[in-house]
Amino acid sequence: MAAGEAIVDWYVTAARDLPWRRPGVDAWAVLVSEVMLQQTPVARVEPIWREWMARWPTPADLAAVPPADVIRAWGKLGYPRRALRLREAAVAVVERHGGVVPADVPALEALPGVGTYTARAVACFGYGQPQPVVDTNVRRVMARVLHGRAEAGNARAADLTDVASLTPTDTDRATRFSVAVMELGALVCVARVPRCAVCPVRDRCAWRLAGSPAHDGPPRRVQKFAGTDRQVRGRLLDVLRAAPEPVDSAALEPAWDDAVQRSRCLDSLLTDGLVEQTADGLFTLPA
DNA sequence: AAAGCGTGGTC
DNA sequence: TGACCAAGCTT
Repeated sequence: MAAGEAIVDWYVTAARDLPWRRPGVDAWAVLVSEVMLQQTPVARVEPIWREWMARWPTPADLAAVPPADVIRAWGKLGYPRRALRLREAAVAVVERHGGVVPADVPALEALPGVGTYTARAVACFGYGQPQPVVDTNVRRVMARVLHGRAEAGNARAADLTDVASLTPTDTDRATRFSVAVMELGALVCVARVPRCAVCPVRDRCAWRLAGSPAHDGPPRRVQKFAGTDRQVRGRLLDVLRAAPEPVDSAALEPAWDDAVQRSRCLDSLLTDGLVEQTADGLFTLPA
């Protein structure tokens, strides 16, 4: 049996029961889950996704509310620009697609905050299309199984042909393969300590057959967080999320000591549309 | 095309 | 303890 087939079979018994994978979940719900899952772990997404689905079950529901509501409901998932873009995507779905999430990849990619990965994930998971779906998990699986390397490099165009080479020919199994290979990367072929003993393709993994060599390329550098503008922006937004009314700049001072950095970050939040200044100069989440 | 963008859990 | 990591996108 080909590797791709083995991965699909493995998924049948090993898959997590995630709420956005249940039958009857529509493409809108899938889109929301995918955007939330961009760089944020499943465990933190789950409760927020449930709240969003109860509150805004259709794109029109989300499109109708002010950004402030959306930013607050995003909570501390991180990268709050995603919340803004998701709302903008909902507006675009209403305006351009009659309120129905489009099913074709180019139309999906044209939505704010939807890139190569998310567009195909929605087409595949939301609409059952046999689309190649490549995320960080899949790239890692490909690096090991196909290329014998311990770690994946950056995303590249050839990723799609890599996945295609493993994909089952049967349409239905091809569709399921896309979730399955992601799940394999998330549960078994993980970054730090892969669980090769339970891997369905352990006997034909190029990396393992090569003796599991350590990563040799340049170390991928991890982003700093403490002291960066990202942390300061997060602090400022924290204050504004909690404030029932617009606040003056003095109310933002406790968020960060360095006035220069604080001011720079407030400006960038204004530029991003995550913060708004009222006519009398107070700061608030955008209405 | 490299850098910026949040947050919290893990080892 | 702090580096590393988590279903990327945008500019």
